[in-house]
Amino acid sequence: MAALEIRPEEHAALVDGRPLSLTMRELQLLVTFASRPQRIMTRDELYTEVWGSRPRSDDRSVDVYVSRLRAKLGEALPEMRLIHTHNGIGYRFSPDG
Amino acid sequence: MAALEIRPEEHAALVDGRPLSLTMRELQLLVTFASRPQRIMTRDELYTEVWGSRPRSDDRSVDVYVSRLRAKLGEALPEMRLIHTHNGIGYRFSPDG
DNA sequence: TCGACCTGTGAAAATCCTGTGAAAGCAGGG
DNA sequence: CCCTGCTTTCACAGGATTTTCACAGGTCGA
Repeated sequence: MAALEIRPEEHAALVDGRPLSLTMRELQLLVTFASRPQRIMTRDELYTEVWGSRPRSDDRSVDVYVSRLRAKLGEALPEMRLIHTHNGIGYRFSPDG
Repeated sequence: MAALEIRPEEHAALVDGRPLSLTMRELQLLVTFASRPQRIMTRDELYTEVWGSRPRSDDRSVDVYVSRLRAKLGEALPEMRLIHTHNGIGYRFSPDG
């Protein structure tokens, strides 16, 4: 069974020892998610951690990058649903699918 | 299937037993890459290993030599993408393509 | 001395990443 | 069902980063 391994200090997220090709933002977002598994995180929290500032009230960047990250994770790990949406609140990262 | 073989102690990189004609820098770079397969390496790391000193902050030597190395590898092994770019970070050597 | 080659640099060209607006899709309440 | 609000995805323009080229200086052997 393929596993996802995240190594922030190596700027890498690996599947079967092979790094995914993520952009900086995508990786930062994934690292942030992975640092708080199973925790429901608001867009505000995610934005603040990844972008390092407060988001505009109508900012949708987090959603867009969640979508991009899902696309790449979904390609490398088709069977797993790693990022769950919590309607009206935010997102949750679930390492075991 | 053609294979790439690297013999640092013989100062050689072989494809099907035939040595590539690489310059010193190109070979050092390839050897450095090959010593850490699948690992994303920053320009700093690569420069430090190959040149033996810290790079100027705006130094692009690594990029230039990656380009030269790719050209020679690409000629000898057309079907393989051995060196991958990780935007904003550095490069990664993937022995199996 | 000459020619062939290697090196590092600057800069132009090519490529990729980012954030945004907007359209399309989905969920839940009534 | 049908609304409404929220989420997902797309396309694009601007910016940032990477790739490639040409060149000047250096080295080495013929």
